[in-house]
Amino acid sequence: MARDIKARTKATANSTPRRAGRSRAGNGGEQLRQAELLQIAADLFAERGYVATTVRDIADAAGILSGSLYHHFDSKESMIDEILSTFINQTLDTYDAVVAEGLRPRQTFERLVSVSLGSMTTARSAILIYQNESRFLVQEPRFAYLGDAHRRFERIWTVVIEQGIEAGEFRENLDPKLIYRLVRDSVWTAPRWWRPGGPLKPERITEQYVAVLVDGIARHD
Amino acid sequence: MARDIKARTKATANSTPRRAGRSRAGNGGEQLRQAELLQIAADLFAERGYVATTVRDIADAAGILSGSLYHHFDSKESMIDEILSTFINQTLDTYDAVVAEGLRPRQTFERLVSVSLGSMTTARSAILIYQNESRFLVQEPRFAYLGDAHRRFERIWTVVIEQGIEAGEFRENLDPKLIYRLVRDSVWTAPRWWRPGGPLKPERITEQYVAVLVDGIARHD
DNA sequence: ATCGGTAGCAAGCGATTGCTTGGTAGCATA
DNA sequence: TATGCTACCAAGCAATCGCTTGCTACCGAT
Repeated sequence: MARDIKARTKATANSTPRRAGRSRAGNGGEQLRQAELLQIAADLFAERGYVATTVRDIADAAGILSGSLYHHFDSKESMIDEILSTFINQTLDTYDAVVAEGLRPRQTFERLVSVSLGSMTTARSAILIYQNESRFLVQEPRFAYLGDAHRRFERIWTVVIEQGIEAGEFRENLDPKLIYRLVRDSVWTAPRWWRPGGPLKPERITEQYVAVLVDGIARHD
Repeated sequence: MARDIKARTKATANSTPRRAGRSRAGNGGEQLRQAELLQIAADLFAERGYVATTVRDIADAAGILSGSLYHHFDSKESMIDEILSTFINQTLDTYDAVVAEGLRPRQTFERLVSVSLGSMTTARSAILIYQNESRFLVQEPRFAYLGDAHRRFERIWTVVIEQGIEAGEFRENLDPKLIYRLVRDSVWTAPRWWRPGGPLKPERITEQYVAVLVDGIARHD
């Protein structure tokens, strides 16, 4: 599962062999427990930062001893690897699906903003970890795939912006890469201050953000 | 110097006493060396993250032993404290000066974007540290002043946006706080990908960002 | 010539880190 | 009932962390 994320971005001659995928029966329980532990780890990584979170913190939150974590994972590093891989895969799939809808650039742009902000509810911790840690992790060979994903995201957005300019929907004097960065930074930083359960719904944020961003890049005649 | 930053935000009943301010002559050298070491520390904190940077890293970069750092600073924590205090003070001063120019809301808004992006060249490391670490630090009593600064920044921006709406320059259906967050996140995240010395100048970024953001919130008749 | 204070070195301490090792209760299958 | 595997515990190890201690060249002022 995490494997194909990196197969997909195809850069990873990953050194560390992944824990042998269980072929016998009864492995559903293991995968479930692993997912539970990953969720616990992700929440802590997001809240305190990856380096500041100790394996003892994670084990405490899970109600086990720190050594027991190593029955499920090779290392602390492999935990954040799994978290980031899964998130990137999901997001790329979602983006591909939006583009595949074949809408006009302006509507595609709106949909991209919408699904990005919408993912806050389902993957808030993963987004925060990706935003906070990937800059440091990408320097290590194991996490080179983060750089590939970064380039893929950029490509998807800039293509839509360029198509919008060509179609006459967006202004001509825009630098697609700069505009992408503006949009990305504003949209993907939102989980820093947004919290689930509050009165402010992602739909409301989407409405306001789309209003400003689309109007900001749209052509006015 | 760092003291009045916190006096200004007035929240800090700071426990740790600051190193006794030298009253004799010849203290210019000390302040100079201290500033040098802070710059070195800031660059490392920005590049690797605060927790991941060790005092040995800083000392190595400065060409001294780690223990020698403690002749200049009480702790590693007091180093980032000094860095963040100075940055916040500078930024608040700059913002106050912009507001004091008494321009119309739209122009004031443009100026705020401009000076924020312009500070990338002079305080890039400090901005990165503030963006990356303040969320974690603000939970500790010593760094409560980060929360005060946060609220001051928000207030300055939202007042300008509200005045723009009242003056009829900005659209009425905007949520000032949400729009502030959009602008802040896009503007202050720029140092993550912008690097000094390249062909891309802050003026170019300002031009594109102002074009999108101002046009995005401006009223169109 | 003496003296006080600065800025550094050399060594290491206690605490914490990620992780390893050896063992075991409990359950499913045969 | 015997076997094999899972999911954990108990204990601890080597490395690294921020920081402390005792000391000494060095320099400007007396």
